[in-house]
Amino acid sequence: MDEVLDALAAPARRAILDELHGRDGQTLFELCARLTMKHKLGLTRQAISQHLAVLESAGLVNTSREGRYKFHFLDTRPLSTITKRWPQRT
Amino acid sequence: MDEVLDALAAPARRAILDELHGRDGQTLFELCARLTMKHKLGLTRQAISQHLAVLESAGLVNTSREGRYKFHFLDTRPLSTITKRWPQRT
DNA sequence: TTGACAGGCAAGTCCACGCTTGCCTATACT
DNA sequence: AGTATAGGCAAGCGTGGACTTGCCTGTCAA
Repeated sequence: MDEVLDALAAPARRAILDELHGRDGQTLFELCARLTMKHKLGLTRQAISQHLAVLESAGLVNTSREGRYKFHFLDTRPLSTITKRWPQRT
Repeated sequence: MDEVLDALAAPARRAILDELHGRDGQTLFELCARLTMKHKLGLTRQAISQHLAVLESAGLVNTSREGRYKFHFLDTRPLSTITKRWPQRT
């Protein structure tokens, strides 16, 4: 689906996937802190929240709410649609 | 590489890859005609030429010049960098 | 050489989208 | 109760990039 590739278009969203790949199940605030530190991204909480919404609607991120915490989990399965769209020439 | 995902960001460029996947080795004018017909893209020749330049510098399209013709060939190998970047969680 | 055809270069327009600002809701702790 | 924390909503700003317009170069056929 096009939504997956659109979601992967922004460098900030790719950094979020990188970060979730390193440590799965983070909350929004955790992601903010670690993206600022390790990935040197100077983004506000809202910016990251919006990116997470895009990633979630593309199916690349799943969430689970517990009380006031919302945990984010990487889902790499939609990535396979990319290589399926343009299969290897034999 | 980020260049690959940036190249895949634009729907027009994905349509070009779709078209080359169906019929490899097309010239710029061939692509213009077929993209207009089959993919209902109303783009000028220059627009498609610019997209091809992006795809080429990302390594997704290779070219070979023969006289006044320039043929474009799909190269799917860079796509594997995407699934390698976020490997399956086991 | 003249014309047609395939392609390239450069400057300008325009709009989506990345990001911010400001405020609001909900959950938990004391 | 009040306060701090985690998150959401909505409107606005600004810039990159998609696309166009116009002109130029190179190749082939008459």
